[in-house]
Amino acid sequence: MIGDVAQQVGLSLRTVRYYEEMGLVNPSSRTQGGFRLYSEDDVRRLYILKGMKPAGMTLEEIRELMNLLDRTESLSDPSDVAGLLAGLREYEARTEEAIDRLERHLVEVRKLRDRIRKRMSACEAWLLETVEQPG
Amino acid sequence: MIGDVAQQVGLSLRTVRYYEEMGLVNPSSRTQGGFRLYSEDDVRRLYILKGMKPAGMTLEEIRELMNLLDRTESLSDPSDVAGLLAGLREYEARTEEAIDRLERHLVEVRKLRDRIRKRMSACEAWLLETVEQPG
DNA sequence: AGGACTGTAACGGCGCGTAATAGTCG
DNA sequence: ACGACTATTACGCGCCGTTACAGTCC
Repeated sequence: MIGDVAQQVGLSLRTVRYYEEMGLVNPSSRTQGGFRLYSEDDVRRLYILKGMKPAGMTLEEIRELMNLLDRTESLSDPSDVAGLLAGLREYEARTEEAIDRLERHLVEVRKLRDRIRKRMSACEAWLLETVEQPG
Repeated sequence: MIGDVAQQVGLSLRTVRYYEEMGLVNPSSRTQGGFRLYSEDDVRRLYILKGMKPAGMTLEEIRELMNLLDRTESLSDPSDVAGLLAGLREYEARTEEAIDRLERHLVEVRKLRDRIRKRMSACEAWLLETVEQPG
């Protein structure tokens, strides 16, 4: 059932259905009436997907990366594997960039928090000063 | 000139104009022909704006927060200041949530990077094994 | 049988990217 | 007068949120 799965993974129903529409995760079966049924593997896929989003990739890119990772499960032709490695290297680089971005963002948001706090302190000081003492 | 400013701050022309459209930053003057001219303060505002985005706020919220911060510059009425403080407290909380989110995202993306690396290692090992030894 | 859940289809919206066309600057 | 820059207008897009209406489950 999509509701249980969505809640467990932490995605909205709409999002889970949209990911399916984009070819990212298909429920491995359906009830007679058409309700989506998800296997353990499907749920794992959703978790992995959710973990990829913060890397700032489009769903297209996520789909490609998932494909690459899937293809590493059953290796057969050496020339295929070479291309596969090239693809993975590309995404490794993108992922490292994402890490750098996130770290920079953390710095920015911490600065913002400090700025807000300083303003709050200033306001509180002003209140005390104004209420206790003659203007 | 918008081009210089955008480049310096690290935003696209479109973005700077859009922020203006949303009431976030107005160029303090224009040339006779209509070209936007930015003062030092305008540029500072753009930097602050850019630093607020990673907190995941909408431009509406950013506008409100900027307004609150602006109003702390000239305090006069104690009852206003109380409301101001309440607003700031709200945004401080949101900002802390953003910090937590970013930290969780960092964990996820690092996991992803490690997953990719492991797959790459597995592929490389398979290549060596397959090329050097009989299948 | 009824209430909670699910299905599909469709529109809406933020934060810009991306032309297209025309005007401005040094 | 020329090339680089800018202004305005408008359409498009990714990633869903949000109805709306009907069907399904137990």
